Amino acid sequence: MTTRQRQLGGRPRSFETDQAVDAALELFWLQGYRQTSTRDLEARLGIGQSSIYNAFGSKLRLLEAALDRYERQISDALVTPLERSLDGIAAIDDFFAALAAWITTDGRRGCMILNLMAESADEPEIGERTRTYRRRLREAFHAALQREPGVDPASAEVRAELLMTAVLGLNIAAREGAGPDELRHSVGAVRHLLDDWTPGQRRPPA
Amino acid sequence: MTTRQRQLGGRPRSFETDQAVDAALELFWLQGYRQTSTRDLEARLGIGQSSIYNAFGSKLRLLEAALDRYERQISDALVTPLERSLDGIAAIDDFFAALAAWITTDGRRGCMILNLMAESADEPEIGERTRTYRRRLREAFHAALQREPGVDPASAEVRAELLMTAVLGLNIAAREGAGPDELRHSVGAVRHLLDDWTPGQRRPPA
DNA sequence: GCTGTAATGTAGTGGCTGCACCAAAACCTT
DNA sequence: AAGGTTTTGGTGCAGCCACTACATTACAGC
Repeated sequence: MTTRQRQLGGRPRSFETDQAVDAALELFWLQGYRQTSTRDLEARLGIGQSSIYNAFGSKLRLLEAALDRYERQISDALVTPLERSLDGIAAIDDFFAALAAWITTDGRRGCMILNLMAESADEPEIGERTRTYRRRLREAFHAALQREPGVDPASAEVRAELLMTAVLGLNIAAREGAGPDELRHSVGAVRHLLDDWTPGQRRPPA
Repeated sequence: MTTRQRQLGGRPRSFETDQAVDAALELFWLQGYRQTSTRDLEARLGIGQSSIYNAFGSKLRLLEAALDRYERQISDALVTPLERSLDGIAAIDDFFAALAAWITTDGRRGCMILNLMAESADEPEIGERTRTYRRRLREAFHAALQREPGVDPASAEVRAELLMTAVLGLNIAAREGAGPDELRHSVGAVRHLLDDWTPGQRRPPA
């Protein structure tokens, strides 16, 4: 129902749908959803507006298509590794290391989902997705903390909440008011925190 | 140059300037700067647009006037007490307690300055103010941590950075995607963190 | 009451927004 | 070649935006 690959008649598409979605994703990610006009999209995708509306229906539906792609990307790069890992705090540490890279690449634009949360939770479709993503991430933190031997379950919940808050803060810092160096510093501060939670040793080499 | 109280001729103002700024502050705080149109202001302040533009010059200048008032308020309520306190971590704890109240009152609208940081750092005037505010708050955390006996100076800097990140995260959580209860939970998670940093005792009674 | 001055209400500016309409174009099948 | 189907480009719409031009109004000083 979503991607109809070949039709049996009619004028062929002059563009690759996936490439167009990727380009839209780039714009939405960089500028935000509201700040990106249909004219911006027209220019960046190299497609007339009528083609965009014919292919996607509305600006919001195009955003949803972009979000589908984005969620798969960030899932593969960040969340799923955290969920699937057998480690505890070490997995969280890896997550933040990867997050730092994710957040700072290509002119620091933060995480698109969290950006959308901060920008436009008014669209119910979008708000639902951001809420789901947040819940998933917090539970991944929680599970990882419980995997760590010597961490008592009561504090695991509070600490997961703290980590989730830190992720939100890092994202804001990434988007505005912080250069890449300053941002790496902030991420380092969060990772430093994890040392205090590692029951046995302190400060793995680097 | 800013507030000319009495003029020696001409039609008198039909409104109290300070009240108008307060009303504008309320709108900007609640809805954000961009989302608040000059028509919204007209309706809320009970003043025609020509009066608004005559009195303030532009929407941005009105925001700056509102920011002046807001900065004084939040300074008195949150930042200055933290700066002036003789305590260390206890002062930080007090700060977050006050922040929780500040952030959740009247339909949880976060901190206006941090909202502006997340929303529109494009206006250079505004970006400068948010950056200044961030710097001030981080240094207040840093100073408080150094006041705490038994906290080594090297970690004080990293921890101040972490606290600043947490404040940003709490603010986002306050604005979107979290109810007041959930938010209090998040603030509690941050305050819980402070216990780990208190060298001597753990868990003050409540 | 006249004059100067400043605030007001009304109306309108150009520009941007998301989106719709429609005829022409480019393909398929028959 | 004809008919059917879908995409495309061009044009335009109604609505909102921040902001302004201007004539009118309400005051103070003389």
